[in-house]
Amino acid sequence: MDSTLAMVEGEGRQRILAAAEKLFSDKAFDAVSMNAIACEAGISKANIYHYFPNKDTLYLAVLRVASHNLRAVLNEAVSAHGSVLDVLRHFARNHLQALLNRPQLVRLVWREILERGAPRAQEFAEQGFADMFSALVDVLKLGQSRGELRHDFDPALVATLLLGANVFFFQSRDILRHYPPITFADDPAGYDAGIVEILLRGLVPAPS
Amino acid sequence: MDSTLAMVEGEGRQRILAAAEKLFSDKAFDAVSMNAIACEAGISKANIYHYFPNKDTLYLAVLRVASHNLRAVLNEAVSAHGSVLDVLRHFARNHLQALLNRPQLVRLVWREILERGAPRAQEFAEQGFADMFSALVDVLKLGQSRGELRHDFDPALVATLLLGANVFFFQSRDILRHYPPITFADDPAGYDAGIVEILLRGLVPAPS
DNA sequence: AAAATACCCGACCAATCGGTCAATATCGGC
DNA sequence: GCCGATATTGACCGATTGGTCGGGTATTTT
Repeated sequence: MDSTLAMVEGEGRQRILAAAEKLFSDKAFDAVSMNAIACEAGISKANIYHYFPNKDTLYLAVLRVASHNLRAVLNEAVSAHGSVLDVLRHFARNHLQALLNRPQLVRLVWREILERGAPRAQEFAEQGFADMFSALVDVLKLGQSRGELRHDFDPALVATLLLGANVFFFQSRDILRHYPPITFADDPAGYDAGIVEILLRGLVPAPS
Repeated sequence: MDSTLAMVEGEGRQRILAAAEKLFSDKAFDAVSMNAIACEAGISKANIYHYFPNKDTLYLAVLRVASHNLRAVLNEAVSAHGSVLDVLRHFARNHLQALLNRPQLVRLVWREILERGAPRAQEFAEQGFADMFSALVDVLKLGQSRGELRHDFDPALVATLLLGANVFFFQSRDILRHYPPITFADDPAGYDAGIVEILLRGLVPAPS
């Protein structure tokens, strides 16, 4: 009565959320009609309004769960062990892989970041950022205090550089693939390996 | 009769294009109505259809001129002189500054890149990419052949890293600004200086 | 069984959408 | 003054939009 009922109760709601997430991740807010969502969910449009008072609330709910899920997925990438260098290597690869594994969530949240004038839910996006950033910065600081990394660079700047490299790769992958000199468009692991290697040669103290 | 008349003739058209560019850079395609464009341009909606057959064509025209202008602005950043290291330093700063100087154009073109399923004008975006990339790759290759840079890295990968760093900074600037450990959100020149310095320490051959 | 409650839908609403059209205003060339 | 062409407009169109409403149909609770 409780568990099965709860699942059945939430089924309709979740079907709507799933359909909305799919559509909202492909097209912008105004480009997705409530009719399309209802059709995708296999229910009637009026039924949506039984669960959500209006379109904005539904969109916000989608963004909330998407941000939450994305945050969880990305935070998994942080977990690592061994030397700071290895942690960085693993983080880069796992982070990019997490992005590529959930392209819908990433596009959904990132679109919200880029949209102007309407900070519908920037807080969600910022949360995901905060976790990534603080975790990365901590790792870099640890490397500095351990002497594995140089002391004369800003950890936050390197974190930005690393995150940006992955996000940029995710965003412009389709375009990068069209350029002959680029061989890593379909090899994210190789891309991150190269990126980190280049960074490390600059971060590791010179052998002198 | 030719020059002045041509300007007067094109005035209405350009007013529409300017208004459309402004609105399309803030909100997505479906979120901008022809009425809003007409209102912004100070003319009637029907008058727009005297210059453009439909909304898609107008949007395409806006994207075409925006892409062209952005391409020109960005290409200016490439021009440089002196050592390869100096060229890279100047390029990074000028490129980011160009992005920040024309936020509307950047958002407009970049939104088109991120939108799914509808490659309305990906060609335009790709053109801008191609120029940047080939120029940067050439500079890096030159540095390699001159011995100013290492030979064991992929120039295209470094070019991606550098461009991505700037684009990412441009996109997430508002978010970055909210994090205490980040001091460079309002100092793009300092950001690029730090980025390039980190990269160079990895690219320059070790003193051995 | 009856009442209550959650769920679901076809039909409908006013508003707005992109787009059309006929009519007018403007203007340079004659 | 007249005329053809270009500019410009208000009124209008069918379609679609987000959202409402009344009434159904299960499913529980009592």
